[in-house]
Amino acid sequence: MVTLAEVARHAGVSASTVSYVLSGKRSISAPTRERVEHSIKELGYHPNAGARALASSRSNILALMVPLRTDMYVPVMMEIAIAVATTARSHGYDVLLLTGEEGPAAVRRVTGSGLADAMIVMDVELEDERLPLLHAARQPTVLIGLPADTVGLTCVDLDFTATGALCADHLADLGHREIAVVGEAPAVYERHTGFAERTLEGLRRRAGELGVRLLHRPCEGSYESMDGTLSRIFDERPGTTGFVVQNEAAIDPLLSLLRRQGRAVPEDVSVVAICPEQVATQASVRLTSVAIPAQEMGRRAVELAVAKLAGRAPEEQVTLLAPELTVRASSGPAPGTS
Amino acid sequence: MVTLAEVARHAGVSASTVSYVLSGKRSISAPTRERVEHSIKELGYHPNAGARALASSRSNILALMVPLRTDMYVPVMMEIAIAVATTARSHGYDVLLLTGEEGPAAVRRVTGSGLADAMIVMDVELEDERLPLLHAARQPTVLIGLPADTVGLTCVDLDFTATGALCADHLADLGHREIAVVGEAPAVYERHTGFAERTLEGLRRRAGELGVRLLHRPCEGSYESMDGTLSRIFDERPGTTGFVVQNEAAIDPLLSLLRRQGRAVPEDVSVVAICPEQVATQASVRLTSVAIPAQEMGRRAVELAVAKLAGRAPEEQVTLLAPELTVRASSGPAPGTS
DNA sequence: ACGTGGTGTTGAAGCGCTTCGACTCCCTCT
DNA sequence: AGAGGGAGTCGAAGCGCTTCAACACCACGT
Repeated sequence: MVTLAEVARHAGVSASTVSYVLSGKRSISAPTRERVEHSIKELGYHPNAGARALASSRSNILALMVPLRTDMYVPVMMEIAIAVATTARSHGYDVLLLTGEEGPAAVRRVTGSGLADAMIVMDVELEDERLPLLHAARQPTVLIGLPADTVGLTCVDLDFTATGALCADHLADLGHREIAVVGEAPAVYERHTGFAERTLEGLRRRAGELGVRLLHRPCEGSYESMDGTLSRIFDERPGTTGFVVQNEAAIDPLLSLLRRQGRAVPEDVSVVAICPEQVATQASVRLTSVAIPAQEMGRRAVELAVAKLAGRAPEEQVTLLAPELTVRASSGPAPGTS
Repeated sequence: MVTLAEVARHAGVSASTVSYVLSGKRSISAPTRERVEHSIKELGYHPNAGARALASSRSNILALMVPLRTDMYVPVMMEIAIAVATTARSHGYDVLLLTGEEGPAAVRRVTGSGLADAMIVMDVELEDERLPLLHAARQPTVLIGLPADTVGLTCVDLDFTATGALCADHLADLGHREIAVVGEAPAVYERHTGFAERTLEGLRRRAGELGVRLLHRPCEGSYESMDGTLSRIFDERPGTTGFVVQNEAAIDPLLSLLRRQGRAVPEDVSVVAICPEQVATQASVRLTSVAIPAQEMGRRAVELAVAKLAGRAPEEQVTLLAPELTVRASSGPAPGTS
């Protein structure tokens, strides 16, 4: 292993000079810098991460807590994770992957050991048990998702309330008077995951304002449960002509079952999905959808974390990304509308 | 920040004693140990990761390289990643997430800096450009996937050759004489990803042995491309009655399109999928499938890495998991078979 | 009584890096 | 000409931990 001291000797300078060449924290004359850089290359020197972390009390690592659940909005999670990793690298950070499984213990471990300089937490619940720990931590934190109380927190999320309202608007504009919401799996609501409840709230409020009837049914992503859910919806509200789907996994089953039942999309029923662009464009019908900007969320979260580390970002800051609805082939005028 | 020295003072022992209590590398009398443990709890002490890494030259971190591509076998990747993270934790390791984007540079950075103790590399290509670097690294490596040349490497993978053969066997047993393989996207073959080519090889060889005709067509995961692929298949081989699908994303489109064309599964055509269990059981038809044991692969990879770190594992070791085919509702006797 | 071999504990020497203060030049301003 | 100051470099003091060699102690066998 080549050490900084060896580089210094090879270049004929002191260790501190090499360090300053590396960090740029002091000015170094061009000839010296070149000599040092040449020695670094020649010896194949790489700074030792542990020593660096110890001396500077900075690890250049960002911790990312992702939920363990493999059965839920996986593509979104993965997309966020990759955006986080990529953005982090562009700022000189590496990413430590923590699974939600450990919960608060993981937070304690990371903050206590100084393993990471900052944390990014996904899949935040309204009353998340990790919040008190994160508040108390030395390291800055950024949440992807919104807890009930955001005092003193930095959060990034899609504005799901506005998303719900947007969906309601779109369907109401097209003349739909009875809308069904195919939601996430019941477990998601039981955990009080913010985004699911917020979407619903946005939908309900706007539907109320517009005089549109709204029926919400949670739904697993399988064909069986979608089948059951669909029957119950049409039993209860035979006049339903508009659907809003929030569960990615339920999209294919929904389209498939509607087709089998002889209900044409968008002639008989309109469908609006809340999902990543890719899912919307690859479904059997090109879906009118509100995109979940996974990449953007990951990127923003890292940038906020880095800004907080540099001391140039307020403690409390809630970034809500404005939803955008793209009209595609799955929504149209309600039947009987001129 | 509480340091080990403070704990030592508080407990009335030397720093080294505290260290030995923590690591268990020397015997400590029960009373002393209890005193130290009590002090640790009382002061809320957490060892500093950087200092530890520096002094012991062990970071207790495993690096995991995942491909960047978000559009490909995402659920499998995610499942492996989570299994890796979980298993690693149970061995006292954390996981550093590296995206494939950086390629060899990431390998150099991690091995050079001693950031991680070992590496787990996913999505290995047959002639992977990272291999030479991994060979030269101080840190042990485990590959998930098989490169062309495995000399001196530790690899874990599903036996895809056997998987292909198994699928061919199953369909042949049911009397199918013309089989179509709906493969991964063309890009996957262009990159010479081992598993795709191996599956095909297994299929071809066994089909040849059994006198079954085999047609292979790469396919993207969208409806459009599936539609095109399907037409070409039936144009070229109208007698096709068996399908093997390897691209997860293509499964739903395939089933959907077959249904629309009036071809019943499994009465008219049989479908065998190579995918995770969950995908097979949640599709519109419960699919006969060979499971991709993502969790198992992740777990094994970590265990091998840990074993190598402990010096109790051979340098070269290829672990091929035996495929298992589960018969479900998508495969049956070929039409016209008694 | 004495050596012997465990067992439990300690002091001190680093691990490889960052960073602070100090020093030396040399240029500029008055 | 002398003060003042910026630029470039260095030495040394740690950062918090691990680990090695060494020591003290006790119980044992002879």
